[in-house]
Amino acid sequence: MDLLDRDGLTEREFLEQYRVGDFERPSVAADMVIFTVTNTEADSYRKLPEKELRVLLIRRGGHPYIGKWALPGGFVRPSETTGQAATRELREETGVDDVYLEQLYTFSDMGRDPRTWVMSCSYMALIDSDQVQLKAGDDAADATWFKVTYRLLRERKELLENGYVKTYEYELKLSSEEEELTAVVDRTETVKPTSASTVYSIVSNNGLAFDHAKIIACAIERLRGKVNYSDIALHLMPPLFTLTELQQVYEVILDKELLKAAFRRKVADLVVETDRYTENAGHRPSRLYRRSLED
Amino acid sequence: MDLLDRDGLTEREFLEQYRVGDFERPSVAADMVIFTVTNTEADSYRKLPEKELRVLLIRRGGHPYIGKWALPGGFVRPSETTGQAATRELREETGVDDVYLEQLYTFSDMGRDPRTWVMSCSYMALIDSDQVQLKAGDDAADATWFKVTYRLLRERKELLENGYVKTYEYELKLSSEEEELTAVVDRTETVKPTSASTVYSIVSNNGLAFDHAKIIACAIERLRGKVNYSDIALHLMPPLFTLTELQQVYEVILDKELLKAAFRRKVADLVVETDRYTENAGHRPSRLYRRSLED
DNA sequence: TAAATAGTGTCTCTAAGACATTATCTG
DNA sequence: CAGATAATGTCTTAGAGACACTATTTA
Repeated sequence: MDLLDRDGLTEREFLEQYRVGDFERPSVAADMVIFTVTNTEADSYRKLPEKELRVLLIRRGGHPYIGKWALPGGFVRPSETTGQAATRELREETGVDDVYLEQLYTFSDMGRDPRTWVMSCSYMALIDSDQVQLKAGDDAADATWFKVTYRLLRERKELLENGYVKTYEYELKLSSEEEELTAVVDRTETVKPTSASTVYSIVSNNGLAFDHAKIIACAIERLRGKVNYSDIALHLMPPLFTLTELQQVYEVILDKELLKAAFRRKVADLVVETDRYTENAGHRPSRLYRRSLED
Repeated sequence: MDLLDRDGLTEREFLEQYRVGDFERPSVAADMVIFTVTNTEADSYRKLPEKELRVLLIRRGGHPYIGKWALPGGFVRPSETTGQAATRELREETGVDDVYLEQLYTFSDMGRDPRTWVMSCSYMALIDSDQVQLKAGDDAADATWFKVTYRLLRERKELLENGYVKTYEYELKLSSEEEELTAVVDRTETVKPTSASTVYSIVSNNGLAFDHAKIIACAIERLRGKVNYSDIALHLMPPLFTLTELQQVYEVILDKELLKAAFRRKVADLVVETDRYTENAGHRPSRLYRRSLED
């Protein structure tokens, strides 16, 4: 191809003389919402332990937001994609390498980082609970798993001349053994005859750095959505698990109880039964399953 | 709050002395896949016109990819979000202002722009076919609507020791009155015991600039997915439309035929009937509906 | 009246919800 | 045996698929 541009240059010539302009560029960070599921202590030898959905946060050691908790992440380098940056951060933070990783959303509100112009390309990672026990307080003692709850507090609907604005107000609670962080995040859906848009905003926030409450909210909503029509939740499971455990994971993600019979029908194609069983429970043993690698 | 960092600075002092580092930053562009639906000419006075899904492309006037067709877009400025940049580009390109807009994905592969390090935060916009007729060849005669088809060509599955790789090969065809662009895009899903990932890659490409074939593929898949469980397709409709027209729009998006009775049941809650009817068709008139602004 | 589209009725099939029943382990 | 969980059976309900039938307009 030897097409010439209006200066009479070929593409090769153009690229050779090309100089990166002086216009301002943003920094781009990859921030990750790393989920896992852990067991709580069982009440008695007979009862099963309960499951908790957890997210990894890191206490900030420097300004801005010093002392606040932030998602693991860091700036994307020129030689890598945002996904590679996320993978690198994940390995640095947890030592884990081979996980489910999905890009969520790119946040670019002005002022979201008081230092300079920073966009955040956010990712969600799912780590199975076995892998993660090993590498918890890796290097920084300030990396901690927080239990997550995310609940609809209230719902408002305001009518416009043509259309409406619907606001869903969610409470995000993150609790570690020592601290409890709470944020309230609004999801505002504006619907008009031709347009429609959804905006997240932070109503209140105590303890989380930057706009990370928004990012976590976004991740939970994605996770809840996908759980219903994909095998995504299986990435939170160890290699062998019981169907009751899997159901508990679904329940803790969706924050609602499911019926056993219907649940088992629904996940039947996502798992494969093994001939192994749980042992030494104070009750009937349960068959162990693994993730199906078919389809 | 007067927490001090390790240099003994308050947050205010830290921000005052903060200097943007010298590490390299990417340019970030907002690129948009703008969809609309138009009628083809009817064969006879009796037949209904057919619908076509169309995408707006702009012929590049300079290097790189001179003469190739690209998605409308441009660099994000320091005073705006990626979404605002997309809205601005949309207005500049089509004159349209109030549309459905949704962020898709941020592409950051190295070398995706031969000039320099450029990430693309991509958006999908849906414009109703009435609005768009007006402002077609706005300023640039090189902005043209291309008819889109996106079809699965073949499917491969390769087994690994533990897991598998499944590749879906899609053919993307874009045709205007003068040109036909064809690209083949692979969606590769790698599934292993603990991880899973999906990667798009361009297998062949004639006529499209950059990695825009990937972005268009991504947009069509999002659109197809959302059509089934949301009212997203209604943003492609004019204020008044018949249910047959709406069905045609669903069919052209999904590239498959739907059953009338089932379709009408499914969209019943998304639309509101009016007391108006089509006129002067060579057959029974059809009731006109509008989009429901409830729920 | 023929050609075409508009619109509805209804049977079937599948999946999910609800709930009851049986099975099996451990202390 | 009591207490707990495991696993399955089945009735009901909701929605989609399939297809047939009736209705209404214009040249």
